[in-house]
Amino acid sequence: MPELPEVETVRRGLTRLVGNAKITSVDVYYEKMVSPEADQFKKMLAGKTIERIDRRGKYLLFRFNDDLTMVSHLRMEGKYDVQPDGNPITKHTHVVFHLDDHRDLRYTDTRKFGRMHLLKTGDETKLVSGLKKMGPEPTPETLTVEYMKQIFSKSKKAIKPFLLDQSNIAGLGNIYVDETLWLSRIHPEQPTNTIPEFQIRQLRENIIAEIKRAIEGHGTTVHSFSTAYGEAGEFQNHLMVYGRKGEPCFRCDTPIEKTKVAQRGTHFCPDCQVLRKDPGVTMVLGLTGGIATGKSTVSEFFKAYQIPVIDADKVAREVVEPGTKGLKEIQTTFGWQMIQPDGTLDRHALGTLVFSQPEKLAQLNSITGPLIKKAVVRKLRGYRRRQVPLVIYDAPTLFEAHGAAGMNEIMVVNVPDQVQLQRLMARDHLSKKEALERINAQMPLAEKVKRADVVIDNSDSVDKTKAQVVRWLNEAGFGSLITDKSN
DNA sequence: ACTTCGACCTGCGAGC
DNA sequence: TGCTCGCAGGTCGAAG
Repeated sequence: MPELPEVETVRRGLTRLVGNAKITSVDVYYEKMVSPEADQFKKMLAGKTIERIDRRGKYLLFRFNDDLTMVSHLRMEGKYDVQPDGNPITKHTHVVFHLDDHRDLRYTDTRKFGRMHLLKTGDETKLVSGLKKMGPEPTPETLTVEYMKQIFSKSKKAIKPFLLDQSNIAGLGNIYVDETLWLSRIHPEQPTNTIPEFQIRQLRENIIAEIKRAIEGHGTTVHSFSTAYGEAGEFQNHLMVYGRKGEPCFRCDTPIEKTKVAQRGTHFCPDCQVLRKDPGVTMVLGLTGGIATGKSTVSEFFKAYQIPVIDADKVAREVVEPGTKGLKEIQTTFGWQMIQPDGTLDRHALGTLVFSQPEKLAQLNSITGPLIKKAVVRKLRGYRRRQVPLVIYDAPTLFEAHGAAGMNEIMVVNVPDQVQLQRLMARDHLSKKEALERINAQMPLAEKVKRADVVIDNSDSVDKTKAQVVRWLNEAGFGSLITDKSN
């Protein structure tokens, strides 16, 4: 069954159930499973007390008295459970530890892949090959940015098998690799040494956070099975790509694809996770929010730090300026009435026309949409060429306009519903009814928050909002761009 | 020293 | 129904 969060769940459950239990005798039904050979294994364990249970990567370490450690790996399907002695042995029970309180600790494993090694405490890191070269645990203290940068720069292989290799990082398996790559928008076949620093940082944050969340959710339960040590995992309910082939991506709605990478089933979003020849160093942060949530306030903070901001509304105006292809198409489609005497677009006339007719609005969007996209891509290409580290794409309808897939990360500016309503009424001098109409015309703010990587809470003071932006800049590795260090 | 690929096992569901 | 095939949360060792 397990990756790190599941093994940790087992460790905690077993600690509760059999911590301090004493073993009277051991039965081994599948001898290949244990080392040293079965008779010796049984003899060594008889009379021993389980003093504690540790974990390293996906290995369980049972610590007994007299400096004895049993290293146990569950591989694909190994499970421990505790039951009263005398219960009939099932087909797939391979090792039974009889306890002195009339209970059994049983190990079952349909595929017989699991292994148990008994050795002197301390020898496990010298004698068990998997433990010998185990990489750091995915925690903030042990998995450092410096370490990641260093190992990433040295490997040309695809990132997916690289992350599955326990000697690089401990504990990740097929599920959490797919999940964290999706969270970080990295294609599973992207060569590891081509991944830019900002993505290494994102990946690190996502790995650490995802593993932590999964442990808190008691791990992921794939095949339906419930554990005898208390809880069945519930983290499968939080999976973003694993097992979701054909279902819409939670960020951009594109169907999730399933392929094979390094002989393992691999799930990813073809639009969010694009294989890049030269990924470049530029990170694009999508900035969005709801009407009157204060997105422009946040946008101004970035501008104040000289961080380039591409304003989607401004681009939308540029593509219909006099002399543009966009304006010409609007004239052809909607008539000369849409053009004012001075040659500029009559926004009021166009607005009135499309406001009441959804099909006209769709027609307008099909003209301007591609032009905006092209203009944004052109601007981004310029920043990429100049190796600008961070660019903000400020777009009120980022999700609605299907712009999410092109972003490296998405920041949503959020306020409580009531605050949004009050601010909109005050700002635009609207009645409650009018304000609600405008709010309800957009994708619900809660839905945007759900799709966000970072949420900025703008319900308090400007200073508090700014502090959140500054914190994000620091955590994302852009601390050097902050010019007013006093904050 | 690198990466790739079969082997280790059993059960289950899809497709014929 | 019965058969074959492919697939499953992992790792190791042989072969290229």
